[in-house]
Order: sequence, then structure tokens, then C-alpha cells
Amino acid sequence: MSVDAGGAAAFSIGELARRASTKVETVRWYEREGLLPAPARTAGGHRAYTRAHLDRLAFVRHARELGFPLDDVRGLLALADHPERSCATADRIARAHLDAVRGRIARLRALEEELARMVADCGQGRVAECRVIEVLADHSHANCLHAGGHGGPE
Amino acid sequence: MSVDAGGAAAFSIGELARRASTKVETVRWYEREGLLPAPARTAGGHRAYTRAHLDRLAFVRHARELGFPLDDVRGLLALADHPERSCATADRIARAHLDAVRGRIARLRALEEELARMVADCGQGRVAECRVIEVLADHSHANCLHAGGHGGPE
DNA sequence: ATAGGACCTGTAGCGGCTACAGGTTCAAGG
DNA sequence: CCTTGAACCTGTAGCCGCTACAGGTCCTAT
Repeated sequence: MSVDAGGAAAFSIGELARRASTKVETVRWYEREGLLPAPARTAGGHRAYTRAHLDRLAFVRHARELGFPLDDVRGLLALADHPERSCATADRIARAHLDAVRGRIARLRALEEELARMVADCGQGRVAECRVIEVLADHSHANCLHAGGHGGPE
Repeated sequence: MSVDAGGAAAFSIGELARRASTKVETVRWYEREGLLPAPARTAGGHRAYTRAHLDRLAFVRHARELGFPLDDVRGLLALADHPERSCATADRIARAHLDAVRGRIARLRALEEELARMVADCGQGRVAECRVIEVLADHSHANCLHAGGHGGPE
């Protein structure tokens, strides 16, 4: 490693990705998207990361695992950089996301019920009597789920 | 309406979309994707649909509302066209989708719990003490959800 | 010196639409 | 018959969050 950033040991993108349980391409993509600062480079042009990059990447990954969209992650990162500010915004972002997750759960539960009914009623005979196909083709039935929500099923 | 398909009244793409609670662009897109057969055209080149198209579109929309991916929809459509075949495949597609939906629900529930804990613990003070930011930044915490599943959170 | 991995940039693709831009056709009113 | 203007046409680009190439360069171990 030929580049030294502030006395700390630097490591390659592959190493960073491995330590953060991510893929190399994802790391580069986060850099292009502005979620991860561009690191120093070695003489040959390879990226050289520090501990600070790893911490930031871990933050991003964890937020993503919790399902926060990248725009939310950007906001949360900006807050994490300013510990003296109020955390009301972080709280708002998290609550809004929680609401979104709950909404998705509710819609998926409705789906689950309908699908379970469909497969339970299927007599495993010919398509002509198949409950699955019948339900899908049935016109009168077509709007029972759609009526509730505004977006797609999930 | 200048085009007559087998004696039935034909209608425009706007009319079709309205009757199927869909958008015009989506109908054209389904045609490009091979989910909806290309209809006859008027002298001026406008699409002229029949009842059969509406039935097929309704089938597709209903399957989509139930969350079936388009590849599944293609398979289900192919089966619906052959009533004499066994419906085992339809049943298999529906069961696999049901499993997928249940998996997603389980993952979202885990998310919901973690998010709820985060926002419940947030004292609404400064970012420095914010539980939301803390949890996201916490390294030791980072893999508790990831450990369970194989894909993303949803 | 050389092999073969890891790295580089840039671009395209996934699903399932949605949203333009820039043009043509249709239906209703005068 | 002529004019409006809404609806239609094709084609292309964008959304999210990556992922997967292609075609090259660099680094490390033997």
C-alpha cells in the first residue's frame, strides 16, 4: 500500500467490500452517488480506503438493510455528520419509513390471504376447473384488492 | 370505429385502459412484452380492441395486483388458453408466489420491529444521543438482520 | 519475467412501468 | 367543410438500487 492517509493503514476496495459484506461494484456505485466520499488513490490509480470510509459504508449498508431508500440514507448521513443538531429529522425519517413498512406489510397480508384461498381451493384437476385461473379471469372479482390501496400490491 | 373484428364492436386504447383501470402506456407496454396480442388497427393506425383483449388485460391486471411477476403471468396466461391441461403448473406458480409473499412479510416484520425499537428509544434530543443514528452507526449491531436471510430486506 | 488475480472506467440490463417529445388522427361543434 | 383540441401514434429516457459485463491496467507472487 503506497498511499498513507493521515498515518492510518489504507486498504483496497476489495478489502473494504469484504469487511462491509458488500460488493466492489456497489462501493463504486455509492461513490458515484455521493454516499461515500472519493478515497485517495495509489500511484497506479487504485482506491485506497481508511477506517472512516469503512464506518460510513457500514452505516449506509445498515440503513439499507433496514430498507431506507438512498435519499433517506443521504439525509441520515448528513445528520450523523452534525452531532450537535436536533435529531428530530432523523426521527421523522425513521417514523415515515416505519409507516411505509407497516403499509407494505398490510398489503402483503391481504395478498397472502387471497393467494392462500386460491391454492387451497384448487382441486388439482384440469385448467378448466382450476380455481387459480378462475379467480384471475373472474371479472367481478377483479377489484376487491385494488379498491383498498392506491399503489401496487407491495 | 371503422374496423370491425368478427362482428363485435371495437374500442380504442383509451377506452380499454379505462375499462381495465389501467393506463394507456401500460397497455402498449404489455403489447410490446407479448402479454397482450396486437389488435387490429383503424385506417389511421389507431389500435382497435375487442372484448377478448379486455378479458386478457383484466386477467393480467388481476394477476399483477396479486403480485405475480410478469413471467408468472405469461405462464398463467398460457395455461388459461388450454383448459384441457392439468392445472398443476398453475398451482405450483401460485404456491411459489405465496411462499415468496410470506417470506417478504416475515422480513418486513423483522424490519418493523427494529424500526419501532429505534424510534421508540429516540429521546428527541441532539443527534449525538439519537438512538436512530446510533443504531445505524453501531458496528456490533450491523449484522443482526442480515444474518437471517439471503437477499435484501424486502 | 510472467502469470493471473484484483483493480480501473464506462455502459447496459433487471422489473414494471411512467413520462416525456414531437408528430398524426379522430370526433364534435360551428 | 373547417377548425379545434383531445386522443392517439412511435420512440426514447427515466425511476430504484444495484449487478454484470467488456476491454483494459495494475499489483503481487513465483
